[in-house]
Amino acid sequence: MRLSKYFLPTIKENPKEAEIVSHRLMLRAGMIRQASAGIYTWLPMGFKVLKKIEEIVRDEQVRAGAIEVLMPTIQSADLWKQSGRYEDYGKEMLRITDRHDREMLYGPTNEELITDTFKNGIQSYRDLPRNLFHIQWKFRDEIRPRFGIMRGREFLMKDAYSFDLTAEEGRKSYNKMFVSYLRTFERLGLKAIPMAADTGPIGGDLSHEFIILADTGESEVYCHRDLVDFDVPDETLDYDSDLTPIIAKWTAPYAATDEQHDPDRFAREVDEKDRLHARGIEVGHIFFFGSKYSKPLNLTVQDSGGNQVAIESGSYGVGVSRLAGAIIEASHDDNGIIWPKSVSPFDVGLMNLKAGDETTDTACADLYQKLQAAGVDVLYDDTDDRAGAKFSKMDLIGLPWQLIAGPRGLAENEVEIKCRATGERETVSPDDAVNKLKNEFC
RNA sequence: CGGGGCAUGGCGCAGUCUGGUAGCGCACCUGGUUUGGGACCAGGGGGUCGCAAGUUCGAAUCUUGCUGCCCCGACCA
Repeated sequence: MRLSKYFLPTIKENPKEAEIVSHRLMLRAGMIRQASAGIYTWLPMGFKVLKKIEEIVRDEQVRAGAIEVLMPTIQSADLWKQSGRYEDYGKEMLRITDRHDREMLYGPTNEELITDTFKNGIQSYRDLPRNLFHIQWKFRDEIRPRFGIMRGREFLMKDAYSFDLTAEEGRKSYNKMFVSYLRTFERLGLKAIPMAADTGPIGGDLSHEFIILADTGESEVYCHRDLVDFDVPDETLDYDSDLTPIIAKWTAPYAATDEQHDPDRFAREVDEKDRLHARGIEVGHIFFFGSKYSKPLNLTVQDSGGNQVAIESGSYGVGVSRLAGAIIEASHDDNGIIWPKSVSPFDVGLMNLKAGDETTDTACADLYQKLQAAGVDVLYDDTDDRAGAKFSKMDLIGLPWQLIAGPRGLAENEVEIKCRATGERETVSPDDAVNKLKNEFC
């Protein structure tokens, strides 16, 4: 993409409404614009990041055996009345009346709808287990939206729902999602730590929050230092194998959020040198809640003995849009964003330091063409901005690699490659630059 | 929902106390000089001062009502 033809409205100064780093940087880097409180438009670069995050989340869900569906954003109130949550949810639920005066709502979550959908699609215990997920926009009318995309009212969320015949089987489904989350967050370049969680309004007795560590996180967390560097299962993992050793390993060390924290236990179980007290952001939450929804909504099947039994369920959420902000919170410096390779909107930022100069224009066009041909996604700054402005902007938007070409270097057949994360620069020939970047991404 | 604050050109702000018909920096356009970390000079375009009513000869400024947004708290992916 040539920057001169793109839509990337960056801002030099800090917008006054943005308090936390990710919000500031997302506005400044031209990723999002606020449409109204807690509701945002995703500009091209933000949208690219969002799609990349979504794709990784999807990929790991499918790998773990979940099946994708897409449920609507607008739901009828009927099912919610049946489950009893129409009243429970309170003002957070955005209620809408259609032209026939029917009560509708903009879905804050989908347990009711998926349960009803699933009920109509299965006949017997032989249709179990299943795990259905979708990635859809949701709306919760937060009292006070804040932190930009991190606590918006409208947000993109992946939620999965497991259906099993027995609680024991249900635990297995829960474990699959647990492991799937470990893999998902690792691929997103994050250190996510599962922590035993309160089950909140969704209910149930088994629940973990996945927290990523970031200095600016909204909650305080306490855990054993080892958790930060635990290995995550690779893609050869068989999800149908026994996952309990993995779960056991990850849940053995102490890990708790502020609300669940027990200082005495922490002191007792964790050596002083291993105690980690940090801030974190919740990016995923998994629940096993048994028959809480299947009972009121009559989701039952016949088991092998001919008895009608209520299905055992769990639900598993990932805040996809929140992750865009969370990744920035975990990965930035004073100059701007530092994207992990897997979600960066472009792979390489090519900078023409003197647009209009025939030598640099030709050399840059050549680099651009060769990298594109090699499958590297390049943002080519071909504008006639000054060099300084280009450096600042490129650092701000945080692409992992910068390829810098100016008349001075090109006279010696040299260009520079700069790694955004480390700031290291290397002077190489244009051909070597192409090969090096190709290897980095292909 | 409790407490605090803001609303003036695309962004950041001054002007409001003490009413006299709108200004600064950045951005933008034109020309020139520049050109490796957000340049310089000159010229220029752009604002019903959040909305509504009121007071007044006259309102960005005073009064009343409304709306939007931000920050702290309780609540949440």
